[in-house]
Amino acid sequence: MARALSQRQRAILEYIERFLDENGYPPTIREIQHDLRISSTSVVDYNLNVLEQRNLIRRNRNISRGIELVGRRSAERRVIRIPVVGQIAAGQPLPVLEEVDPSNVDDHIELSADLVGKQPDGLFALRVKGFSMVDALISDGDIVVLRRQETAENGETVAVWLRREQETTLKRFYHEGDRIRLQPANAMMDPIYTTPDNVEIQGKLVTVLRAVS
Amino acid sequence: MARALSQRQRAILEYIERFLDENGYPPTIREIQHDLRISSTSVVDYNLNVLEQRNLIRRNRNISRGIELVGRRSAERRVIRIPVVGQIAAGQPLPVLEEVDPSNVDDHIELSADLVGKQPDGLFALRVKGFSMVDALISDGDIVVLRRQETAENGETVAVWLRREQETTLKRFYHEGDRIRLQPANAMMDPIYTTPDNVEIQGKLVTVLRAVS
DNA sequence: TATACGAGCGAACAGATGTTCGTGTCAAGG
DNA sequence: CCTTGACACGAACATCTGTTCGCTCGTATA
Repeated sequence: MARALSQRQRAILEYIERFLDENGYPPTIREIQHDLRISSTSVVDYNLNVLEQRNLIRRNRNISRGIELVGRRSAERRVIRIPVVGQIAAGQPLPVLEEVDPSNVDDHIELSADLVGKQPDGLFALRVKGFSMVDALISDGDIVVLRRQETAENGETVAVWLRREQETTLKRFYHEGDRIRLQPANAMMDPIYTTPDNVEIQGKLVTVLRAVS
Repeated sequence: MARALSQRQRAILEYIERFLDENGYPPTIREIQHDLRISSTSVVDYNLNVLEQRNLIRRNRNISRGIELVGRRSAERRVIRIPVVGQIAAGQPLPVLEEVDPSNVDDHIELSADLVGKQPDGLFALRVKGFSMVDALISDGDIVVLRRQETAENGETVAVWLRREQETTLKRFYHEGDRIRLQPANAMMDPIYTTPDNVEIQGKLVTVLRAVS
């Protein structure tokens, strides 16, 4: 088992990798045969079996193009793709998610999973307009990643729509008796106190991103 | 073109994504048909054509499993993997990159390429300790991505080591005559003026990341 | 020399799969 | 009421594709 791969086996393996990168789907036995100038499909089959025994690929019998490269997908899995569905500014509410066709959003960002918590569900991103959130250490041009939710635990940073003020803001949320305290992330700033009927929670802050020009 | 996808089209798209993740190769029309309880392969074919016109997938005619998810592979390629080599704090210089064995760094972050500029070379990341950089809208626990460089253009945000003060800071850099102005990103803060021999540029700020607990 | 075995050949076979086409349904609009 | 277009059906068809099998060749090995 310690034997090295034959030149042909190496060539086949490299061919599969390249094919997969270029096409997004695996090659057929005949494509391998043709492009590598192998005289018979059975030779390809023979060598694919060798590669499978070496645990370099996995074959799915009786399935066309049923070749998987072992160990390839797992690394790519931990990258989350998040749609950028609009912008967030002090004087305007968040875009209504349901009105955004996720398949028509062509603006995306990608992050490793550990930056966005456990589940990648319900995540969306917004571009920050203006400087109304510097107290949350968030500036114009930043991208914020939020998870859609309508309630908040004490201490969570949430995007809230203040009904009376007609304003969106990002603050730490504290329910204190019959009032709500919205605490800026910047400790040097003073909190806002308001009533529950005035706040409409739009989502929880998950990640802040700033790409410096 | 502004029309939303039908429920069935969305289901097919999601199915293809899931299938691809689980199997490493795309599904056949009949697999889609069967698992989604669609009565005819031609219905699948019809909807796949719609998805292709929307530029969500690419189909390769007369090829089994010839379905590609547009933007999936190419997007994954542009994901940059950046090593987190240490931490940055006001009172300590940056770790010397050459002393860090890159193969021993098991802490990494992943970002889409457009967040870090054109080339992925010379990039490294640091965890921010302390609150000495709130004036740059950077707080304790943030991760900063830097590109190693020893000089700076006017206006670039750089990590500098101030020799006399024995201190690391992140500021916008301006060379003004025979002195240097280090301008906090937060417009409400005052700049620092110092002399060129006191500043040691360690890298240029590329991205700031904040994962909110 | 006889035997074993890895490796390769070529052809035929059987499924697996994409394509096509006539037909049907339904809602919107004239 | 008729037309149109989006969407769906189901069956027949034509390839595409994996599998199998008998055979050859060269190099060890007994």
